[in-house]
Amino acid sequence: MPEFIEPVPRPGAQAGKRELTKLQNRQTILEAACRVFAEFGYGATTVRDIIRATPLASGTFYNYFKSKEDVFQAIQDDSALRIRPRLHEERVKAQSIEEFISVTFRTFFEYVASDESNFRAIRRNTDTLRVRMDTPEIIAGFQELREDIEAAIAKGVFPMVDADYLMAAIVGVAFEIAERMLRRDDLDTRAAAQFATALFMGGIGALPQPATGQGCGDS
Amino acid sequence: MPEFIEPVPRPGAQAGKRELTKLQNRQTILEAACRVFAEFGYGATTVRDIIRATPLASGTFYNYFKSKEDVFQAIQDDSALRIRPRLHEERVKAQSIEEFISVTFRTFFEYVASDESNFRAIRRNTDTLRVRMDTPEIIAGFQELREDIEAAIAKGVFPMVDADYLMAAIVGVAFEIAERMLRRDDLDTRAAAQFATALFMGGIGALPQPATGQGCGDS
Amino acid sequence: MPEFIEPVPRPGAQAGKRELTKLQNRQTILEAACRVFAEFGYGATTVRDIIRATPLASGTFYNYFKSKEDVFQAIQDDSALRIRPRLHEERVKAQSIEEFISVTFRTFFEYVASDESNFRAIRRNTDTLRVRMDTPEIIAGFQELREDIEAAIAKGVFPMVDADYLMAAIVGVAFEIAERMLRRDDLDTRAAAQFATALFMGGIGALPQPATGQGCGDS
Amino acid sequence: MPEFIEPVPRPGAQAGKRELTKLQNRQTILEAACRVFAEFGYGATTVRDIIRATPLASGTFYNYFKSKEDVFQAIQDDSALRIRPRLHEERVKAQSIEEFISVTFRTFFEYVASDESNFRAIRRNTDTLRVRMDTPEIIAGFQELREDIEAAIAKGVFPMVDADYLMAAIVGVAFEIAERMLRRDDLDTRAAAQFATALFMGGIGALPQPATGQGCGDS
DNA sequence: GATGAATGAGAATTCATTCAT
DNA sequence: TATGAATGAATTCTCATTCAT
Repeated sequence: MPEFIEPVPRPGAQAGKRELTKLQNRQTILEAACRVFAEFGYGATTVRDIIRATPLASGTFYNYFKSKEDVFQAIQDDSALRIRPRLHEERVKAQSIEEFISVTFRTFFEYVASDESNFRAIRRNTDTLRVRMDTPEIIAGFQELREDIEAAIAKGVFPMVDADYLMAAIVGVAFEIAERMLRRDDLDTRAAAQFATALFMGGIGALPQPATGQGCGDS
Repeated sequence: MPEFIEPVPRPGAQAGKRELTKLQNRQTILEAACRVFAEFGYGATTVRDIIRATPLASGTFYNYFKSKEDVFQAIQDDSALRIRPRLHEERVKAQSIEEFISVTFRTFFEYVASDESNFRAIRRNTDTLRVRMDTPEIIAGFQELREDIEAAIAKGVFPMVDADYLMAAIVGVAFEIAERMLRRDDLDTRAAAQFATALFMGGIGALPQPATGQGCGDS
Repeated sequence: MPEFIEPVPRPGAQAGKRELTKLQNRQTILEAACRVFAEFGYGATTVRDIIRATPLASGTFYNYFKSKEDVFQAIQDDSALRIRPRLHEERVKAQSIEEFISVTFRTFFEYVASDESNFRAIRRNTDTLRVRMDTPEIIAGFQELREDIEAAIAKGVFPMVDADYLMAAIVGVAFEIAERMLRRDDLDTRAAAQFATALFMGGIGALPQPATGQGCGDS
Repeated sequence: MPEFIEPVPRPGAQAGKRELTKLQNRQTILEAACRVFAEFGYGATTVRDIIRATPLASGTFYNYFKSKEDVFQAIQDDSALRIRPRLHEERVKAQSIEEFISVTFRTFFEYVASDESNFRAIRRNTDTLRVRMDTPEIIAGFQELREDIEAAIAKGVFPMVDADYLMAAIVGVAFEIAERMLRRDDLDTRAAAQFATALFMGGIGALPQPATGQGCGDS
């Protein structure tokens, strides 16, 4: 279960028992929501479900969040907040296309693996329905990726390419492969990153030889 | 508005008035659902909404579908049913990686463009929520892509690669770029296909020079 | 499955194919209803359920019956119609209290055993709910029993007793013991009749020694 | 209107206003249900009917009961809970068959008279439909009667008889006569008990002379 | 007469949200 | 602030019945 980033109390404020309980309740709700979203999917989840997964009273929920959308967004933002700065930071340091791409995938897949339940809440797979919510934070993350690509083009690290489509391609590959990765028995983030990076560096011809038994047989 | 595939009446059978009305009603509901999903998004849509978008009585809905999931799936399957055979057919004819990849993206983007509202119902982007339902038909489509890749490997057209991840990458890029494509003013399926194909053939280094002003500025 | 008494066609009318089908459909519905009532209980049964248990179309039902109440009553009346004349006939011949009582119970229990599913439709026992519908025919049967008692009093066969209460007692014992009888492994109608008769003839002191293992252990 | 047995709050606990309202609401629903069942009969009653007979909101019903079955059972159990201990207690004290039987009927008929509307809700007679729900409590009551009979046999108070059938006979007579009793103008529980007791003690020959005009003429 | 789809009233139930305690 | 029962609008879904074919 991920630990959510806690809103920083105003500096100077003593974190009294009151504050502590407040933060704990917020945590409790976020974690319960994360579990519930991961289990039922976002669409099927109701506020009631979240409350039920909590020792708290229904009224208490509304002291912290306005709706299920609100909690969901908090989870997402939280998630994006943890991963985005890392991604950005690594990318700006990149001296080559390869570094840029490879660090992007590596960081993303590692995050996904380390925070599986959270990722599942965002991108859920039952047999039939996937939901993915792109909160402002996440959208900002996409935007940032695009800007980083544009900056890299400007720096001459990247050739002139359609940054919008490239961003889309990276995002698509990242999410889709992350999902397949989670279905495999061993959580080999390195292999996943290597695959994606090779694809973006040299296309299909440059892809690594597969380890045997990589698929999971189903769709 | 897409025309849904109609269950074929037995050849020679006179389509009585009853049969006809039945087919029309099914159509009516599917089209209404498509519109409503595209407008409100899948999650926010209720069966009532669909019925309201229809001149029919509420009970009539249940003569044709069990739930909103059911209609959604019918739309999806319908969609997959229209595109899958075409994709497969084109791919098996492919004599090279390039043909395989390029025909896949071209066919897909053309389908998306020709059937925009349907695609939007499947893969909708408000600012916040995407739903994608992988119906058996769609899953079978993914599976088929993977099998086609495996067959191409066996034929020596493709090198030995992780077919599962490659399939995931293609799917991710296809859906994600399709979405960006639909946001642009001009529906340039050729350009989108060219971009995706180039990426898979030679990586970022092989991407075409962008036409100017391709982005739409927002996320 | 009981065979329902068929409405006699007007004398002189040729029972053409039309007539035959009509009667068959009526039969079909009655038998289906009987099965369904016995399975789900009267309250939980819907007209739809009855139709579903039939190869006929829903509209057809309404050519024969107005509602589920109507079918139910037809079953009941049918049932009462088969048992009532027999009961009455035997009772009027009775020369003594014992004959009167014994023939009543014997005939009733034999009818119950021979027509179990029909009886179950009338008097159903899941674990929790019993329904018993007293149609006009059945009520007339109770009335007739009372009148037969009164007649027997008038004839001097019976002492002066509260005929209403006596009728109630006979009915209560008959239905309740019939139910227990049906739960036992062996369908010993003779023993049941003997028990009830003995009770009414001489009270508890006159009851027969029980065969071993008579109870069924549950409630 | 019967007063329902209230779940006992922990001793010493101040019944807060909240607790109180809860109990009152439960009462309100039970009483309304009782009235409605008695008026429409169990089968014809809907949850809506019960709610409508209440000043409460529809959702409130479901805070207390799951369904109409559930309320019905609560009424029944409640009823059984009030009568069962009394019956058992009196029976174990019985020193003779006569005491055993007479106290059983007397207690039962007095309860029925004192709690008429409740009894009517349980065992209703329109002209056509009776429902009787044998809740676990009621079934336990039958079981207890049977056990008491068996104990009496063991003690030598009763002769060796088929306890199962005897129980059934007592139950049948009790319910059926109770019903006739309620239809009469005067509620003579003593007479009803006397009749039933005499029947079980000496059979028809031992029945008391009837008061005149006891019947109510109808079925 | 038989058929079975359409109808729409209405039943059961859930749910987000409020608010007195 | 926490609680959790009350609320009643909204939703899902069923059902008896009709009626065009």
